[in-house]
Amino acid sequence: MAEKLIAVCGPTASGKTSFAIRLAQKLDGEVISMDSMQIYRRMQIGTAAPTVEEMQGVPHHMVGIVEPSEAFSCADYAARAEECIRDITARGKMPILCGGTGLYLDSLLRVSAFSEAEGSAEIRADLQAFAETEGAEALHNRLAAVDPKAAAAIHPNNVRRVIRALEMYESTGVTKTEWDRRSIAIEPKYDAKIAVLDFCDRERLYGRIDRRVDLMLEDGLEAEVRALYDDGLLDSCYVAAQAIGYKEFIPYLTGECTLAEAADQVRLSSRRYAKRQLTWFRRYTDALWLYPDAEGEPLKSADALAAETIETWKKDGFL
RNA sequence: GCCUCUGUAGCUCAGUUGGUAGAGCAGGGGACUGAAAAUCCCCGUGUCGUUGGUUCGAUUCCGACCGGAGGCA
Repeated sequence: MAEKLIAVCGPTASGKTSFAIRLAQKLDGEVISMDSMQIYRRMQIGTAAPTVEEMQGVPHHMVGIVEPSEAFSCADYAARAEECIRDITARGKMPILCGGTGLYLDSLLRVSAFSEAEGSAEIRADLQAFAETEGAEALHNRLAAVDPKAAAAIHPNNVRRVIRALEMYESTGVTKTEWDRRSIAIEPKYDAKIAVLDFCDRERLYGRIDRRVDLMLEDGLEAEVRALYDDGLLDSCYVAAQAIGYKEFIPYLTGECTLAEAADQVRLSSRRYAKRQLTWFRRYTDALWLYPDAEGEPLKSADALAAETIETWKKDGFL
């Protein structure tokens, strides 16, 4: 019998954190963060990682567990989250994943056959250099020669993806298309339920994003960013430096723009990010879609949403 | 009060030697299997301020009016 699992996802600022905590309280669960940036230490405020107070005694995992100077991939995530799930389940609690990184969820639920083979940083660097000197088109042609199906699916300008597909082939002798085929054949290992938080009114979500940036600033985001910057951790070579709410402040820290302008940029990046997240989640057609906002009414509370969710999943026998 | 400039997509503007218009930004949609808060792709009809006139035809020319900016008094 597959282990049970609940996943809470949705765009930034949709209320995932409090919803997941409420679910955990009602179901005797523990929360596992599913967020590519909350993984990092020293980035609490800008990533809106839950504070001890917000956690309300519910144990949280996978928050602030790696240094901002370390690289962390979705494969790393899947491996570590798997350990957490096993541990939580063994203690008789319900694992509740919560976060906005769709790829992390997929890497957990859709097991990759590729995991036994290792990618190669060296090959990747070579391909990167080739792309820079010969151009994206030439790189894409190399992929087309070995894996035409993957080449057809990846736009030539998406150099990062083209490199990855070539890297898979060059490091293992097996094409990405073949790895994908093998992955699909693997049985999913969890009995998972997904809840997606979305807003009927996009403007309302954007309003929440705008407000949250103000709150972050009030909570000391500037100092948090400056500390990372002073330690050289916002250098573009680090994955953590890609985080929204950090990289936008670099022009401010170097005197090229005002604090208000940097904050506006954070709002913009966050809105666009929310849109991309929704695009990703829309493929979860079997998920339970929850809408906290009804026209002209105050938002539904996390408690009400949790009750609604539990009722739904009891009806279909999951709980 | 007079003179000059100006009024075109949510914003900033381009343009049409008269045949109803196009960029950037914003916004929307999509892709995504080891960098994913990343990376990449696609999407531009709007009373061309209002109203008269000239014209086969005006957003484009002319007049008046209404906004806005500047100058002179």
